[in-house]
Amino acid sequence: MGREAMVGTRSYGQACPVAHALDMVGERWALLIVRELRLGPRRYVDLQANLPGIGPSVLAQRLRDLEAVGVLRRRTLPMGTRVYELTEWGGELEPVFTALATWGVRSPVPLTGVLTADPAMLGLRTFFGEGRRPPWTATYHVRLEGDSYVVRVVDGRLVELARDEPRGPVDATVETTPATFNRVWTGAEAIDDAIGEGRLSVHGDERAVRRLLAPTALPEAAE
Amino acid sequence: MGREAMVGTRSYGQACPVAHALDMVGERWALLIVRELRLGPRRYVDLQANLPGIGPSVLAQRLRDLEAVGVLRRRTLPMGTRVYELTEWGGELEPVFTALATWGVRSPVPLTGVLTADPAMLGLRTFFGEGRRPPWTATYHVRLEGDSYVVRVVDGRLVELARDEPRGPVDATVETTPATFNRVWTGAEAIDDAIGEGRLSVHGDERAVRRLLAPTALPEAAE
DNA sequence: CCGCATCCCCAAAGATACTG
DNA sequence: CAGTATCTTTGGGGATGCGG
Repeated sequence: MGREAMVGTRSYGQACPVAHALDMVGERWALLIVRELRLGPRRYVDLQANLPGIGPSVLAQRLRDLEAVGVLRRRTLPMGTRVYELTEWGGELEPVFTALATWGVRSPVPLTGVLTADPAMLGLRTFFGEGRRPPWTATYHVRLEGDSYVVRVVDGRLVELARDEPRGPVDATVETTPATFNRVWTGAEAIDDAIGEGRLSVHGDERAVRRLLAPTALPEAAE
Repeated sequence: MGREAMVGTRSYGQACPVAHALDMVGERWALLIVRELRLGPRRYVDLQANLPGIGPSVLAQRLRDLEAVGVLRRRTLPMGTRVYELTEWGGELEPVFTALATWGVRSPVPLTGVLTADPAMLGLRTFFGEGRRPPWTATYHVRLEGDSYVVRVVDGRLVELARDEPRGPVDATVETTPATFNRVWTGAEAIDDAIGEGRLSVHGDERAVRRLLAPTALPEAAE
């Protein structure tokens, strides 16, 4: 009884920009939900599937909270399916993810756990600029176990990376698992080994794929 | 009894840099504790006083966790007082704070709550570069209700901002409250009004203080 | 199916008291 | 001063169910 209008009223109560940001996206799971929307809209079930352990009530609650503060909106597609997508304001969390990922990847303790499709692709978005590459141009279709992505590189710069089906012709199609994809572009595994063992397949311009997945040096571990 | 070695085992279980970073600093209060250490070491009681509502057990737990992952260390000063300070690895969270603060300050919903001393000073560190200023050089002593800070500007660039007592001569000393300090450098209040009403006092080079606290335009609100 | 709401249970956070 | 002990309250994980 006496339910107030604001449900998630567990504010830090500080007039500090950082505290205020954390009031909005600092709750458990909130930033990971936003991360799942960085590459495009997602449905409720897809969010749930890509956030193992979240539980339906918490997911619903966070989606409500994030919608209330204007980070995301819900939209109904023509065919009736409901999706959640970032607002422009939510999209401006990109530098937060870049900073967090750059810090987290340098952690002295190794990353463990499952690697879902989106983080594998997002690594490319975050760290692609680090490597020195020739200025080529190509469009790719990447398929990671059910998730489909379109990647566009123009003059050696990654200008588009979204969860989507290709609308026009692509230069190459890559099909593999999130883990193998990650191991290849980080240099942990040679692309030839992955292809040779049948864990990664390429259709189309294989040279272009080799350029895209050329080993990118991650920031080195701290301590 | 039966206390396990890992207490805070509530990992997201994902091999994603962002999830991994949040495993380390994503728990409630964790980033605000780190924020309190950005300007220098602090004692337990001072952390508690500057993080209203945290409660002693949660604070102790977070300090243990953050020490375990290498973000901070505890140190005992010659006179026997214990302080917590960031490790180098913890100091590298600076870009995360910059990104979070830049996003949070643009929030459509206004910042409310108490403003403690550190966030007031940290705003200067985060946003000082935004304004166009002449290249002057000066050392300041800022005192905000019990907290003492040293600020050094060289050629118009803020090269030092720490919670400390001045060790040598300073060009100017400023004494005020966190709120007034913030209102002046953000341009929400004219420095003359603050001085005139006795809420801000300057000793030494007042021209230098006017340069330091010249209104800095914050990133404008979104939506 | 999809998008949740409900329920149960445990773990974490808040509040207060107290101790080495 | 620097926490621990204890108690209460809230939030999160997991299963099930139900309306659209």
